[in-house]
Amino acid sequence: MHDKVMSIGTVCDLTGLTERQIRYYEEKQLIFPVRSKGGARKYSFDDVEKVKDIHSKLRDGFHTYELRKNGRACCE
Amino acid sequence: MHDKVMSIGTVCDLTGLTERQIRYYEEKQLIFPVRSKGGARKYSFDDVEKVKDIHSKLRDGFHTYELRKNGRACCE
DNA sequence: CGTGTAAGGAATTCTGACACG
DNA sequence: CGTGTAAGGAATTCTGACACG
Repeated sequence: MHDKVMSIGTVCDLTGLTERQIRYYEEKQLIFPVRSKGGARKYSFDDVEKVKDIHSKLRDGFHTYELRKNGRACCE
Repeated sequence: MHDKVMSIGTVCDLTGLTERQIRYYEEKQLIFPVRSKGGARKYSFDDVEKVKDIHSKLRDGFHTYELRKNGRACCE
């Protein structure tokens, strides 16, 4: 679940979101994918759940900087 | 674990094997990856384990057609 | 038989930017 | 702010084949 194994296209398939949205959440420090040698982002199943959660909270009116404060799910 | 989410390059990283080997095991009906719209193979964590197992058995002297007979792990 | 490789094409992902608001 | 898009490049994956044995 924690293994960063899927590329952004797969995350799009699993979440229904666009690459743009997913990259933006990373830009805002909400998710932290790993990079392959070639530079491609790699995500875990946990990241997929996080992305879904982020998106639903944004729809509820929250902003990315607010989510950054509360999102203490793991690793930081 | 059963979700087919990773591309062949990731499977190579996780198993240490080459794309050629992994595709060959599929050709011999030992693993069954799914295809994305673009035609790229997608594997699950279960597939990764299967690939490792297949490779170790081949090293032990077994042949792919023998593994096909015994490999009743799942789905068939 | 199981695996290596060179070959050319198609699909994927990347970055930085302009846009709207 | 969060997301869309066109742009060009780089990395990934695909298939069919020839090779060795």
